[in-house]
Amino acid sequence: MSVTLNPGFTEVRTRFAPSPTGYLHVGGARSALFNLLFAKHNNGKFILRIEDTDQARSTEESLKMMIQDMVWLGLNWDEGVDPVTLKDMGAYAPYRQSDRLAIYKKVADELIANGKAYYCFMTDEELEAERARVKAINQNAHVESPYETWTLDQAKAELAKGKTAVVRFRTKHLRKDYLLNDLIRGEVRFPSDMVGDFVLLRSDGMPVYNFCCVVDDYMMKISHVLRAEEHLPNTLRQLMIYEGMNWPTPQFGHISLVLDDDRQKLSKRKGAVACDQFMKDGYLPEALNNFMALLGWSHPEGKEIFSMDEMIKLFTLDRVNASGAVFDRVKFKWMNAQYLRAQDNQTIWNQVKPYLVAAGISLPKEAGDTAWQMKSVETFKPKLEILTDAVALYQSLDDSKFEISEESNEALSWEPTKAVLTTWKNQIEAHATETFTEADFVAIENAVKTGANVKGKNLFMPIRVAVIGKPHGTEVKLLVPLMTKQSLLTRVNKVLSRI
RNA sequence: GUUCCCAUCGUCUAGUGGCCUAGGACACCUCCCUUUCACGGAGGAUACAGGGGUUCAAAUCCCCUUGGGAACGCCA
Repeated sequence: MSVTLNPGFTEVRTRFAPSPTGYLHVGGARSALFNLLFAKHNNGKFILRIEDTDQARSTEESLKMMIQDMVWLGLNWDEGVDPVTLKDMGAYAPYRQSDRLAIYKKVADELIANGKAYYCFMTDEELEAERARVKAINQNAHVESPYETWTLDQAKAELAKGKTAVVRFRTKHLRKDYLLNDLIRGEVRFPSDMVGDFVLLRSDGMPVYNFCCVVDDYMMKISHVLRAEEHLPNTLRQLMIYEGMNWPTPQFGHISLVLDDDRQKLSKRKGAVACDQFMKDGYLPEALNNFMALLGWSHPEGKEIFSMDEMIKLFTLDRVNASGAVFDRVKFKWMNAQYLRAQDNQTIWNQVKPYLVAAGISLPKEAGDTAWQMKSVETFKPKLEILTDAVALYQSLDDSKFEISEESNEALSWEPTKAVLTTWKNQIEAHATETFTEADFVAIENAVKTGANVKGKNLFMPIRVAVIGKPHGTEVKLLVPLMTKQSLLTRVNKVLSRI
């Protein structure tokens, strides 16, 4: 049940550290979810840190969208950026890396002072040439900087002349294998020469991911780093920095990637991977969380549908598997339908209504009544998988959108159809009230049956066409009570004029 | 190319040496319910990548092969 902490840590603290460069992606959301589940399962804290050191790509707008998506999903964090004010919230502030520049600078200076890092004055051209050289060797070679051998005084003199430099971490003397005991993958051995001298600080003074990540994780006392597998190779660099600073290392767990149908990393280019898009399409956040959890984790009893509380209660890393998982949209839709239909009708109506309004669907005036609303939800519910489905469903009640579909032609061509529809029309016309009950409809249908002397599909298919313009769909008996006499007459007249 | 990671039905997965003639879910097929389409119910087909070991016993442990993926930036 409880989890071990590395020396130097006193409580479980996890973090999600997105860079605000776009919408929240399901891969990221899943990492956030796992971090939250792990933290909460172990009575720990979940932190949201903003990695905005890439100033060219980070925007405040993205930050807001990202936070909005997290809030929508209910992935609530204990520390980080306040979801409303966007101000720092927590004891380890600031939580935006762009506000922590002085901290990184200080650590870098320390690394430089004790020889663990050095200034490198290579120009872009020189770097390019060096990369070409290394590529030609075609071995496990790395870019080598001629400045690695410079003394600090030499470098400082160069700096004094106004030259700019990056700060590189020195790896030459670290030629040994690094062993990582990954929480999910077990022992991972990184060979000694896997990386060359890597950049800590850019020439403009901005820190690079692997560096600020370590500094922040250390200073924010992050005990467990759960992140996507793509970061596995980064871990070696980070381990080197921890070692260089003599800092206690957290435990790492690398979660598998979320894949596209083609088994490649789910990409923003291949559509609908943004949480925001799922929200707009009418997926429920609970369903997304549930579905994401199942991408790599499994319920101990094999359950497929479970609440966030249940996940927190049962989430353990030993049930997280190491292989990549394809994001199956079809199953996701099924799961969403389960969540959607498990709600009460009033809740569903409240969720559906904005979509109807947005789509400009005009409903009969009875739609203002709760009774009508509940009845409509009840009849359409079996076909609702995502909220946007409601548009097409309710559209069948909008007279201005009434059309006779191509597939109706067959039913309209049947010999007795004209008699059926004429009788239907007369019956509707003769109806005493403006609306119908289920029983009214049954009575009318029976009257048509005897009046036109037709039964079976020859009877009900034409009627359905006269009601919704299609031979298939929702049960007419349930549909008619949602419509008005006027509406039904308009429709049958239109259909009749086609025969 | 180099390094690392991964490998059970089409997909998500259960399985941690005997309970596996491999279980569940989505999708698919059949039937039932239904005067349509759905929903719901009952069945069905479909998988341990291959080859070597270890062991009385292997989907489970080891090795090799093959396949897939990721990373190799002054992106994160």
